[in-house]
Amino acid sequence: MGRWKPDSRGRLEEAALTLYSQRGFDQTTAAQIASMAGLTERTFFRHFADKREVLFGGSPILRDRIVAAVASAPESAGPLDAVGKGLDAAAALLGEGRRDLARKRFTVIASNPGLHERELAKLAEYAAAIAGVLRLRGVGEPEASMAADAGMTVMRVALQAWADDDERGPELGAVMENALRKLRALR
Amino acid sequence: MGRWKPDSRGRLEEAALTLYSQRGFDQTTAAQIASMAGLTERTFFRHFADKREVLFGGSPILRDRIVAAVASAPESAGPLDAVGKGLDAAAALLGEGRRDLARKRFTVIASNPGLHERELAKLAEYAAAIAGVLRLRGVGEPEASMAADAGMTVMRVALQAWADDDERGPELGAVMENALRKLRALR
DNA sequence: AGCCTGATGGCAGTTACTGACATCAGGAGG
DNA sequence: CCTCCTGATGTCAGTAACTGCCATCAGGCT
Repeated sequence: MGRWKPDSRGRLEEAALTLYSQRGFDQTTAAQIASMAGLTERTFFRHFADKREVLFGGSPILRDRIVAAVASAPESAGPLDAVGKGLDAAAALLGEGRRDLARKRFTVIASNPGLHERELAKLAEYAAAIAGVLRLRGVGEPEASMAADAGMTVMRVALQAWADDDERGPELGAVMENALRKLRALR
Repeated sequence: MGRWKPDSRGRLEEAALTLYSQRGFDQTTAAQIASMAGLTERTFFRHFADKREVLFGGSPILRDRIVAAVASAPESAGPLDAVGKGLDAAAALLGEGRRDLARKRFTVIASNPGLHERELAKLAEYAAAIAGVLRLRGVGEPEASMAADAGMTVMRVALQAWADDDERGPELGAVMENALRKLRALR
């Protein structure tokens, strides 16, 4: 066994979600989270830039998966088609986890404006990355940014509907495809 | 003359933009801003919930104008047409101000992730308000949210292009109309 | 055996914010 | 003219989010 208990980062994430759910975000201090994870406040801030970031630890992975999927779409695919591939990948990754956990996380995020802000920033980061890939595929501006942004809107809307929905509701991928179809039909 | 110099709020906004530009957001304390405006730190936080908010004082006005314009679009107009009306109103209001001031503000916001985050939150707030109006017009979900979000994307992209552009470049309204046309053409 | 590395702890300092209470010019009513 | 009240401001103390700096020390490398 190593010098320390393994996966400090994961323990911090778990403790944070628990405490944010129980006592609320504002009523939870970084020191409390660290303590529950068997660490100190200082170590918390080595793993996460701030109190909010601890809820978004998986963000780079999701971004990379989406970007890879968009990049691997067939040449012939239009911008929205390519973005659709990215949404498939996102649905596959996010759909793996338990829906009740996603719901718990959403509840916490929705209950605090600062956390909501951070989520928007993450979506914007994804969108910027997607737009970059689209440009590499020959899509110009502002089309690339708009297609990417539209895709993240679809993801957000679908994710919300999916989490709100019953445990036996439609799969995340289906929800996203449906939303994307409606976006295209907009006049 | 009143007991205090008038327009504390405006003085705080002006001082903040000046200091954020000169020394940077992180290197500016709320006390410094207040002091430059002839006030105290405590009064700063009575006028603005936090250090970022001072750059977004005009936000409710813009939101209300956009919402009013969307609401007053003809019954026959589709969601994106109605959103287009809102963009016209936004362009009219934002185009009034001096382009160099807008550029200064954008520069500050772009230089700090936290400020960027707040701007995204404001756009999301506008979008939520627009979606509400669209639903009143009989647009369902998720169409209302997606149309509203798309409109805010267009506004953001156009505003950026307009601010980046030369002083004698196209008017803001024209830039937005152009961007909206391109969004509709997306496939 | 000696050295290096990387994750952690300890500690002091700054500053963003908050709550409670004090102040006091000017307006409203007498 | 006097009095009371209101609302914007000031003062002060307190919490907690971060940050920089230095210390520690098991395990791996040479």
